[in-house]
Amino acid sequence: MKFTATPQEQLQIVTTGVVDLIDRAELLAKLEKSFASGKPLVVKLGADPSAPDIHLGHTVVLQKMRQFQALGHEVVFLIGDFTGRVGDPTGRKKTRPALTEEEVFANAETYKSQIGKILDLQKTRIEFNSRWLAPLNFVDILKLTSQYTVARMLERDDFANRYKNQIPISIVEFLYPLMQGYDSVALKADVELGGVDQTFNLLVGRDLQRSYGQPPQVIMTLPILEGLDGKDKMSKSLGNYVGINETPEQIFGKLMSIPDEIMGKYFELLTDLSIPELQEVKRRACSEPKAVKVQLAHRIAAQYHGEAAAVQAEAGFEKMFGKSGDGLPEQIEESKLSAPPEGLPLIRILVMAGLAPSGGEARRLIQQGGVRIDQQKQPDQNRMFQRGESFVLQAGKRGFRKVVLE
RNA sequence: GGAGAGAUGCCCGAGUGGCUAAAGGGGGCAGACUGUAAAUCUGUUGGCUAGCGCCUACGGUGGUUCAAAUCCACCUCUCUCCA
Repeated sequence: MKFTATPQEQLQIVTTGVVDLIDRAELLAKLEKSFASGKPLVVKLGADPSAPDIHLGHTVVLQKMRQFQALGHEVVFLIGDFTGRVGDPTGRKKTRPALTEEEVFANAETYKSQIGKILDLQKTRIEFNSRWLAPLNFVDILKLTSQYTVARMLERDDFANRYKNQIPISIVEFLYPLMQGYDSVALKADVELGGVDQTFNLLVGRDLQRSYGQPPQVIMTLPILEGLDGKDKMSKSLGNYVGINETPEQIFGKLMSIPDEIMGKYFELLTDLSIPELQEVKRRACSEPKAVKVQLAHRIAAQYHGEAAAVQAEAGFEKMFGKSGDGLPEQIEESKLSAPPEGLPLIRILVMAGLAPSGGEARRLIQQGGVRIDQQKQPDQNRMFQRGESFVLQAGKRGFRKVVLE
C-alpha cells in the first residue's frame, strides 16, 4: 500500500474536529511508521448490535472513519454481538433479550446497508467480537479481570455517579469495558474511535493492550450530537433521532423541528462546510434562522438522497407548512379498512389507520380538536362512516392517512 | 452471617385502611401563538365504553377486613452499616 498523503498531512486531516486525542505524538509516530512500511493502520469502531438503526449521531464518528479509509487505512467495523448475546442486567425491568444468531446476522446486514452510505464497504472489514470472546475460558477471564481494579473502574463517571447515588452496578457491567478493551487486543487496533462518552472504555483498551504486550492504541473521541430536542444526546430510545435510512421528506421535516440554538452544531458535525462557510452560517443563523435551517435540512437530505430528492423534500415541506401551501403532504399513506354493514365510528378508524394507539387516545385527540377530515375539524367522536367512503384523515400536525372504506 | 432502609403509573416522587386510576413535577400528546423553532398559555396523559359503568394497576404470592398501595406472613430484588 502506498500512501499519497504525508504523515503530517494525514495527522492534520484526521485530527480536525476531535474532542480528545490520546496521544498526538503516538499517532504521528504510528502514521510515520505506517507511511514508511506501507502498512495501513487498523482503525476500530465498535457498534452495539441491539440497535441496528444508524442515525445522524452515529455519522459523526463514521465520517471520521471515512477519512481514515480515504487515506488508505484499514477500518474495522466491529459488531459487539457477544455483548448483545449476554444481555444487559442494568435495566432490571427490560432485561435485554439475548440476541439469536439469526438476529445478529440480520442486524449485521442492516448495518452494512447503512454504513455503506458513508464508508466504502469494499474496503471495510466487518468483525464480530464473539469470534474471540466466545472461546475464552474462565482462566482467560481471570487473567483479563486481574488487569483492572475496582477503584479504577469507579473512575468512570457513570459508575462513580451511580455508586454515589446508591444505584446498583452489576459486576457484569465492570466486564463490558474489559470486553471492549479485549476487542482492541484481538484486533491489534492502532486507533479506536468513539463518542466522548466512550472515553473510559477506549482508555481501558489501551491499558489492556499494554498488559498483553501490544503497543497501545491511540484513542480519538468525537463530539456527541444532541437530538432533535436539543437536550439529550441523539438516541433511538429517546425518539429524538433522524435515521439515515429515513426518506428525504422525513429527514427534512425532522431537521426543521430542531431548536435554533443547535443549528450551528449540526452544520459543524454533519456537513462538510469549510470553516469560513461555517462562520457565515452561524452569523446568518441569528438574522434569518428559518432560511439557515432550510439550508441545513436541504443539505443533509441531499447527502443521503441526492440533490433532486432534497429539492423535492423542500418543496413538499413548503406545500405543507408554507404560507402558500395547502397544508397537505405530498405523499399520503393509504389505509384500506373493511367496514361492517353498520359502518365504522371515527374513533375506530383512527385506531385502525394507526393514527392513535388506543380508543382513549383517539377520543382525546378528537375532543381536543386534533382530528380533521378533508381538512375540516371533526368534533364528533361518534360520527359513523360507511363503506365506499374515502377521505384524508389527519391526526395532530403530522399524522396523515388516506382512508378508504370497503 | 447480623442490623437497618427501601421497591408506587413512561421517569422522579407523595401517599400508612374507604373521598385513590393514585397529589406534585418532568416527559409525552393535542390546541392557541409561530418559522412543524424556542418561550408562553390551555387542555390532556391505563384499557374497554356514546354514556352509566366495567376491567387492569402501587415488586411477587397468600392472608386479615364489608373495604388494602396502605395491616399481617412468606418470597424476590436493591441500598446502607457491621463482620
